[in-house]
Amino acid sequence: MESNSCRWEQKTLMNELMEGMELAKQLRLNLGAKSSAETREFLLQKILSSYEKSLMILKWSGPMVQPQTQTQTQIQGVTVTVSVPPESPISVDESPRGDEFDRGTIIKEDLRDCSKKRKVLPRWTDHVRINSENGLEGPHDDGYSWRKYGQKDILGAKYPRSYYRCTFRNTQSCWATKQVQRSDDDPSVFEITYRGKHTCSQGSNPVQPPASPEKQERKLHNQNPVPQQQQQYGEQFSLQSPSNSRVNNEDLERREVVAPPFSFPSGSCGYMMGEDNFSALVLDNETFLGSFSQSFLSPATPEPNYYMASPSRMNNLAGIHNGQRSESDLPEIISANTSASNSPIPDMDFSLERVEIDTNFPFDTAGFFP
DNA sequence: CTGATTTGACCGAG
DNA sequence: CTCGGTCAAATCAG
Repeated sequence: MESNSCRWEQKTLMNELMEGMELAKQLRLNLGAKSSAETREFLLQKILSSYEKSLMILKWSGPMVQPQTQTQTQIQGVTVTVSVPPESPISVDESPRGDEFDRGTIIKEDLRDCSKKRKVLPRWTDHVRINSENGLEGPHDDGYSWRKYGQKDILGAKYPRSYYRCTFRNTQSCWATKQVQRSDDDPSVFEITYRGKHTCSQGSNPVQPPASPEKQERKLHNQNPVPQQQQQYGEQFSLQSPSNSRVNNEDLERREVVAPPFSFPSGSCGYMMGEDNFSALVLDNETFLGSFSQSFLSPATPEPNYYMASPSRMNNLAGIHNGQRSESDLPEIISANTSASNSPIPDMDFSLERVEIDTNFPFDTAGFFP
C-alpha cells in the first residue's frame, strides 16, 4: 500500500510538474504573440498553481516520511505557508456541533504506515494576512458565501472570534462552517478555521448569485474587525494582492469516532469529502484533482488559493472561463485561482490518505455513492 | 419584505 | 464552574 500511495503521489506530482512545464511553454509562446495581458497572467497563474499543488503534494506526503511541519511558498507576493502537524489530518468532516451526525458507525482508522491519529480531523486552519496595500482591510473571501451566526470573545484573545456557516446550510444542507479570528500579535493576520466541507452548489457552480461587494464594503467599515465574507465576486482583487497566507492543518480533535461519509444525516447529501474520499479509492488523481477545479471555478475571491485546480483541468477551465467570461473578468478568475478555498486541503489530505487506506479497506466504493 | 448581522442566552464539554 | 460554540430574537440594510 505504501508503494501504491507513493506511486500515486509521484504520478500526480509528475502530472503537475509536466503541466506546469506545458503552461510555461504556452506562456512563452504567448509572450511574443499578441495575446492579451490577461491571458498571459492567466497562464502564469496556472503555472503557479501547478507549482503550488506540486508543493502541496510534497507537503502532504512529507509527514509520512518525516514529520515536516511547515513549508512556505512565495508566489507573486502571496506567501503560502502550510503547516502540517505531525498528526496530519484526514479530516473527516463533521457537523459544526458534531452531534448532528450519526456517530453510530465507527471507523477505526488504521493508517498503518502513516499516521496513527488521523482519526478525525474535522478542521483545518488558515492564516491569512491582509496587507493594507491591497486596499482590503480584513476581507478574506474564499469563494463561498458565509453567514455569520455568532461572535464570541475568546479567553486570552484580544479580538473576538466570529462564527460563520454556509449560507446554503438550510437550502442545500451544506454544513460547512468557519471561524475567523484576528491574530493577537499581528492584527493583519486572520486565523480562519474551516470545518466541514461545502456540499452546496457553490463549490461546483461558479455562477452563483453574488452578494454585492458593497455589502462587504459596508461591513468592513463596521466596528467589527473580523473580515466578512459575503460577496463572492471580489472584483478589485487582483493578482497583486499581496496578502500573506498560511494554511495550517491541525488535528485538534482527538476523537476516535468518525462519522463516515455515508452515515451522514438524511437530508444532507453528505460532505463532499465523503465522495472525494472514497472516490479516490477507485478513481485516479484526475478525479480527485477535479475537486480542486471546483475551488478554481469558484468565484473570485481575495483570498489566496493554496490548492490549485488540477493541471489537466486547467485547460478545460481556461476554456470554460474564456467562453463564459469577458476579458475583464480574467483577473478575477486568476484571483480565484489563487484564492483559498476550504475544500482543497482536506481534499488533498483525504485523497492521499485514502489511497493508502485503499488497500486496507476493500470497500465497495459504489456503496458510498447515493 | 427579505435576508444578513448582532448579541445575549443557552448548552455541552472539560 | 468556565469556556467555546450555537441558537434565535432583535435589529439593520437593501
